[in-house]
Amino acid sequence: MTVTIRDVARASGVHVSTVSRTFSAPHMVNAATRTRVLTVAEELGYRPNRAARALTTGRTHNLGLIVADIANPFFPPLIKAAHAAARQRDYHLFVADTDEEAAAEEELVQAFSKQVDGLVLCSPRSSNKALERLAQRVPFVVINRRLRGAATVLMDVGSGARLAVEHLAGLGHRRVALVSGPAGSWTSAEIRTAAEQVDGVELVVIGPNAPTERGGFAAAGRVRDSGATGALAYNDLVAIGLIEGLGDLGLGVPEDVSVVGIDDIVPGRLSRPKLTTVAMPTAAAGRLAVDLLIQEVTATTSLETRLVIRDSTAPPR
Amino acid sequence: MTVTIRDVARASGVHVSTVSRTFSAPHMVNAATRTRVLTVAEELGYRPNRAARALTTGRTHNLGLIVADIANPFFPPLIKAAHAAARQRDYHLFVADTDEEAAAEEELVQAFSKQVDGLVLCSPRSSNKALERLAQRVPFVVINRRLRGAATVLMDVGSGARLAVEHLAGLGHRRVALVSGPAGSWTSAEIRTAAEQVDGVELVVIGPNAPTERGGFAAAGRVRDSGATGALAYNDLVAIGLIEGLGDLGLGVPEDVSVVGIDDIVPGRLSRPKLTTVAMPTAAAGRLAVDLLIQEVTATTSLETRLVIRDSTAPPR
DNA sequence: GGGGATTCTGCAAGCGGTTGCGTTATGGTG
DNA sequence: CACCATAACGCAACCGCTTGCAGAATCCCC
Repeated sequence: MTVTIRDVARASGVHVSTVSRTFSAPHMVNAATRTRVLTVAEELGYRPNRAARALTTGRTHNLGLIVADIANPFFPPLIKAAHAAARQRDYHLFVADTDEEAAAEEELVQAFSKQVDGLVLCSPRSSNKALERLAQRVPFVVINRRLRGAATVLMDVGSGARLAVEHLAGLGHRRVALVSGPAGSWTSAEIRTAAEQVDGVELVVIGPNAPTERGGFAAAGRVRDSGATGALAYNDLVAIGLIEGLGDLGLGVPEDVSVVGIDDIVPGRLSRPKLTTVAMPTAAAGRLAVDLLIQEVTATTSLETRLVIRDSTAPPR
Repeated sequence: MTVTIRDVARASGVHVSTVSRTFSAPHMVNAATRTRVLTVAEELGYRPNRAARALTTGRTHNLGLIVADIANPFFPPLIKAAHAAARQRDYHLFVADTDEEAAAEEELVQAFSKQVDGLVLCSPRSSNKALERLAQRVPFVVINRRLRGAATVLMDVGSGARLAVEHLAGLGHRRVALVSGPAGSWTSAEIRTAAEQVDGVELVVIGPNAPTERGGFAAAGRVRDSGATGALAYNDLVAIGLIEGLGDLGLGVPEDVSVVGIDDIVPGRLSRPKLTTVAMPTAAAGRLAVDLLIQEVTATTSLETRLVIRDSTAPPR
């Protein structure tokens, strides 16, 4: 029923090894027989069985991508780009979701290890020790986390945050609120130290906050009380929540307060006012991660972020 | 380096077939030896190689999910749910993106066919003929498309659309605009015929429109000119664009015009006013699709939609 | 025209499991 | 106690493909 290499061999009068070679090492087989085998294979609708190939070669031509939450708007562009890059080189991509749990993460890595040639982990939650142990079972590249020994793709939030604060400063804001993320978040710390480097603005840190719309909403009162005329939020969701919260307090954005987010997720582009934000190169990161994986190079890369100015920022009154 | 079934067999003093059976047919092996094999396997860190297993059994324990655009906010919840359902039964999930192209779709189905036990196709673009041909290579279930012979999961937009128009009617709107989608869209037709069945409101069809924010934005003028006080949009993106377009024309939502969307994507929950919309059971559809696939039942299911009333609808002036 | 190098192809042993069949040990029955 | 059913396990073939090795054919050069 399913056509195998043997069928092709029989039909074209050569040994299976020759058929095998016309697919995996074409230069080793005579041009004439090669085309003959190829046409026969085509007629029969033959496609090499990847599982069988994997068994002998040890390479599956599959990659795995593990993210914390597929439904979080931050990830889909990354997944999409990773998929495209993989397809381009004839790899298939497993996608998995850990639901933000470190245990699920380790379990998934284990489960995938025999079935993929490599894994890309986005902002993994597991401990360094666990990751280093896992790295011995299967090669992987990490996105948005520093891990010695593993290939790494970083998005430079710091420089983006600085750009954002400079943008606010340039508009004339002298006091800006930093609506930070969860305590202990690496990103949050990164943003803060970068923001503090900007001259001419006084930074008021407000937080920690949940990295959600709700978190931003709840922080609105403290932002108002801080007397800041501009705010940089931990991410776009927080920014959107903040804008709504400020609205409830009678404060308009950007007339009364300027708000800038981080990430550049779709909802930020669609909300009103359209969100000024620091665009994270998620697509580039996804693409690069699978490229690194396939080429088996272990480098650590830092991707530029950039500021996208839209409607949520303006000069202070 | 990698521990195989033979290593376990040697270390526990039994034949490989016994080891094999303790994993794939535990009841066939004596309890004592079973536990011995199991502990040895545990110690050695043995995990059955799925590729090898697939080779003999023909079952890969992998599933594939093919969507038009991973980055379209409509899909991620579906993907996430499908992944969770698959994981629960110890299946792995390939996720693929066709970039809205039928050709890519067929190519992907071909490429996956040997590597998965089944495929779920979301709103496939390919022709019926093509799909029926592909169905012979690999079992699949289709979401949001009628296809005889294949297992099908439908989301009942029609009833949702009716609910939406009834909601508007209930608020007192007597003239509602139907901001439709692309010409020839099955969904669009479905929505229209359902909406027309509601008594007491006059329906003004405006379209076809691109199924995007831009499409909705562009339709704003015609909605105003129609004299409608309420509008049902083809989807949430169109609704959001429409709201923005109306705003530019000096019309407030919901004060001047009530707008309801369809899909219930995240950006609709985050935009202002929060969008009243017909929630599509995307997660349920994803979950159900993989369940059908795994259980190999070919049924056609229609999932309920429901109306989520938020802030973009109100009584007319 | 003979010898060595090259090219091309066949042979067969795996890769890591599964599974039908056969063998042995065990238990139950009349 | 002889007999047979049953349970537990071993044996070996096989799934579809790759690959090191060796043989045959062809080619080149002096």
